[in-house]
Parts: sequence; structure tokens; C-alpha cells
Amino acid sequence: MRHKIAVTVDCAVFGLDQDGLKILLIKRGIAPFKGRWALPGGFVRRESVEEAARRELKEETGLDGVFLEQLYTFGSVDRDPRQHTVTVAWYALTHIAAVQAATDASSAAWFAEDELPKLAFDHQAIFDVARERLRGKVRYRPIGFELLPKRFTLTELQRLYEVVLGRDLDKRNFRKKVLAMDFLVDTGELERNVPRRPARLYRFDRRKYRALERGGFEMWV
Amino acid sequence: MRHKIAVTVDCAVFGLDQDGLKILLIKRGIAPFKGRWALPGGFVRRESVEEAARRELKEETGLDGVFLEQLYTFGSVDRDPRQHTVTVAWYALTHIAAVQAATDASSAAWFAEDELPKLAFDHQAIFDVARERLRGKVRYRPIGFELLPKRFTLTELQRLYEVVLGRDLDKRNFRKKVLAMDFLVDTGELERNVPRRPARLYRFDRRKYRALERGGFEMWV
DNA sequence: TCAAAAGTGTTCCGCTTACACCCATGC
DNA sequence: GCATGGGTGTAAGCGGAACACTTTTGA
Repeated sequence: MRHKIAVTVDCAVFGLDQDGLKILLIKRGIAPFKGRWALPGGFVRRESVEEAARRELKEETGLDGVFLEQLYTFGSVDRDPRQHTVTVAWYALTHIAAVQAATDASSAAWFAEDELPKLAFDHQAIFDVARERLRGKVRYRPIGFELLPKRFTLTELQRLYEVVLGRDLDKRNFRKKVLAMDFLVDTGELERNVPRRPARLYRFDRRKYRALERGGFEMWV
Repeated sequence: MRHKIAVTVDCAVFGLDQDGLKILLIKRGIAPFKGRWALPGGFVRRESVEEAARRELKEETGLDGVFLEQLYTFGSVDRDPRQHTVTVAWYALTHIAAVQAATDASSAAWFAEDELPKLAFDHQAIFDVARERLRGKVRYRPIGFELLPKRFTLTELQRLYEVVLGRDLDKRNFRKKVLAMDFLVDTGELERNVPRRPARLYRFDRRKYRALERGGFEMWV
């Protein structure tokens, strides 16, 4: 007779607003860790682990169709007090607005990445790995766009990179580099109603990016 | 009542010999896929997933204390015909000699990476991901040394990189770069009994590497 | 007219790349 | 003495980093 192990998924969902990088947490309604904040997630059913992650995200936060990548699988024997539970952790990127619209304002909330409450299970460790993965990945894959609205200014894009990487970037060099690899398209539109010179709005062109990707390309911020 | 899922581990073990990159396979003695070659692995017991991977490696191949990193977790519903099974896949690097010594010569064997037999389950897909991970990781972390004997010549090191990356490298540039980041130590010894000018033997200095690593360093071949 | 951010080029340096010949050994 | 790989330096070009001022808008 075989040792039984439960399988769950957990998602570290990142968003970006004026104040910086945010993460989406759920307040647990049941034991264990009732009342504690936790990463959205739950048990895997008769479905693939990715399907489970997307289903739980939708059920608990209303999010659908977001950028989602597998992060790491956490399998210490004692990470769940109830039973031996292995969790497949994921990280997701989205616009904060997508959640505000979708959530029933109930138990989900955004927290600044450096002001997380005490989390259930080993979710703090999962978050730490996710944060590090995001920092690393953003430098060689243009996944950051998932955090921005469809149209954005170059300054917004730069701020995103500064927040994720945790250091300041040079404005001129940033623009030069980011425009050089041409998957950014000038929409021709400008910001409206800003008390300063309005900035051009750009969008990320996935088609162009895919093309470059095949040509083998590496560079980034 | 909850849907039951089995949890396994599988390891893609890489080795290097004169002919190139090799991978270690096990011939399955039981159904399903009885008689087929497969990655070493098995069910997780009352232990962490990493402990399970190391235990299975030791039981099935005799390998102990090898370099081992988590790769990806495969969780399609139908990847195991018996039942819903999620597998946490790992990749390992070792000297081929370590296995020849340890194995009871029974059911484990090395295969050239480009001449694999038909594998059990979705192990071919796991291998493909592992191969790609190795190619990527070797460029920014000095994990390749795990494949070489303790003392090696620069030509052996270069061949390793050429095999893993799948392209030729310039001898002078390679030596310049690899010696520049100084975690390679000249042991002062030379090859013996070669029908040509004997090469110097170097070793990888983990201490020095850790020091560099903290200083934030990136470059590689 | 003021405040605030947008937008824009050049120089310097270091790394990457390309490239060819002499050397030490075993047989 | 011959075959085999070991070992070495330089020049050119490219990409990354540093750096300051003018422009446009709303109030």
C-alpha cells in the first residue's frame, strides 16, 4: 500500500501600480491557517496541473487568460500540517485593473511586495522564489509587458523595469535599447490631460517579437 | 472525497565521454512499459521530493551525492496509463565513471543523446526539456564541471562546452575567457603518456567561484 | 511664467571576435 | 622525424555606460 500525497497548485500573481510591484493574496476562510493571507491555489482535480492553476485563479480571483508559468514544486513533508502535500507553484502577471474588475471585492487583495502580511503554509518561500524568478526572467524575455496596459509610455515601461530589477536605469540608454529591438510600435497617440508635455503611447507587438525570437536574440535591459 | 493523484520523481542524468553527451536510462522490469527504457525514478514516499529523487537515483543507478536540480513538473492527466500521476522531474550531472563503478551492470545504460531508444511514459519530453535547460544554464553557471573528472585539461573543458552548446568555440578566446574569471586553478600537473605535448591539468575551485558569485557576475562562454 | 516630465546624441571603454604559428611529446 | 594536439597575442569592431539640455504641455 502506497503512501498518499495530496497535490495542490499555488500562484504568485504580480501586478503593478503607481506605488510599485504588488502581489495578490487571498484570505483563507478555512483551517488550517484560517484567517491568514495566502497565495491563491487549491487541490488538483482530474485535470493537468496547469489547468488546475488556471481554474483556481479564476475561482478565487476572477482572473482568466493571464500570463502563467510554472515556477517550482515544493515538496517538504511537513509543509502542510494536515498531510503530506506537494504543491506545484506558478507565477502570473496581470494588469491590476483586470482583478479589480473581476473580483467580488471579497477576500482577495493586493499587497506591496515589501509589505506582505504573514502568509499561510510556506507561501512566503514560494513568493521569494517567484520574486527572484521574475527579476531574472525579465532581463531576457519581454514578459514585463504583461504588467502594463495595452498602450503605455516609455517612462512607464522604464519604471516597470526599475521596479522589477530594483535599480535605476538611464533614460536615454533605456530608450535606445528598447526601441532598437523593434517589437515596440508607436501608436501615434499621445497621453491626454497631463500637466506636462504628453508622452507617446507605444504597444508591444507580439508578432514582431516572435519573429525576432526565432532569429535567436538575447539582449535585454 | 478527493481525486487521488500519485506523485513520482524522474531524473535525466547526463554524463560525458569521448563521443559526446550521454544520458543514463533504466530498463523497466514491470508494467506499464515493461521492457522499455525510461528515466530513473519512482514514487515519492514519506520524504521530500528531492529526497525521493536522490533515493531513486541511488537505488536504480548507485549514484550518490550528484549535482541535482529541479527541472519541471509534468502533470497531464493521461501521462500514466494506470492513474493520474504527477511527476517532478530533475536533471543530474555526473562523471560517467561514477556510474560504471556503482551500478550492478544490470539494467542501467548510457545512451548517446541523439540516439535514444523509444522511452516509456512522456520521458522523451522530459529529456527534451532537460537538454534545453542544460544548454541554457551552462552559459551562465559553471555547472559543466560536474561532468568532468576533478582534474581536466582546457581542451576537455572546451569540448564539453562545444558538445553542450552544439557549436564550435575558438580555442584562444575560450582559454582567455575561462582563465580570466579565476576559479580555475592550475594544478601544476601534466597529462601522462599522451602521444603529443602533454596538457596542463586544471581543477575548478568552488571557493573562489562562490566568492565571485556574491560579487554578482554574469559572463560565460 | 512656472513646474514637470518628454525627448534626444556623442564619447569612451571594455568585451567579443577573428585569426596563424611554434612547441613538446610518443612512437 | 613525423604526427598530434598544446599553447600563445594582437587588432578591429561593437555594444554598454555615462552624461545635460531643450521642448511641450497644463495650470
